[in-house]
Amino acid sequence: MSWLAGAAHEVGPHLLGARLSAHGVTVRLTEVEAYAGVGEDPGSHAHRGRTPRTGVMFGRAGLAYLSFTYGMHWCANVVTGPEGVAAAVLLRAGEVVEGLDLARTRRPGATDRDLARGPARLCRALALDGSALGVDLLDSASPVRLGPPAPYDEERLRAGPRVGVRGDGASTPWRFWLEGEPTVSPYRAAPPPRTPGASHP
DNA sequence: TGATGGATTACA
DNA sequence: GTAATCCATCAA
Repeated sequence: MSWLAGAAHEVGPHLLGARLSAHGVTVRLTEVEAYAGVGEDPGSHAHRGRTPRTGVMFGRAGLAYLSFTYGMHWCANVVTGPEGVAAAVLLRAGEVVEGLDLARTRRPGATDRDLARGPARLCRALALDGSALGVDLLDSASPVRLGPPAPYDEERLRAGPRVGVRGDGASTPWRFWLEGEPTVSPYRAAPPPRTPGASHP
């Protein structure tokens, strides 16, 4: 049992501020998104059940789930559910705190704040790809490691709708980030609650 | 705003 | 087999 075990939307906020290290670069996580399991969450890859691709999401808490999307991008997730239950937290953005020079060479042309600002960028800066699929993030021998939870001022915690999720699941505020962090990805930093009756101009 | 890119999955 | 989708990024 590790601190990564639990419902994805509960573990998500605990991941903020924690450090993720891989291949010579370390980032401090500033933005994450939670995804639940079969039938509970239309936005989750595991929503329709276990498939060859999503098998790792059904593994034990603390494993890394790497997803290849849009034909060119990797996205990193942390599995949080018990064996057999799909639950994971997508790592959306972070701040590079170690290995800055190495990260810059992997992201030519990007400014420092953009090095890991976005899920695919984060993977790129850390050189994460399918080879990290299923590794134990808490094992000190792993090529990808997650540090201990880092306390932060809870007043800086923000929650909002997730990116790329439509339908009923869109209203579930399972995207978490730290207010004031410049490295949070640029999509709707603070979506105002839509009041019924308010229409477009 | 639009082009891109390849794997994955649901169907027939 | 074929078609639709997908947790995005970069260039303009």
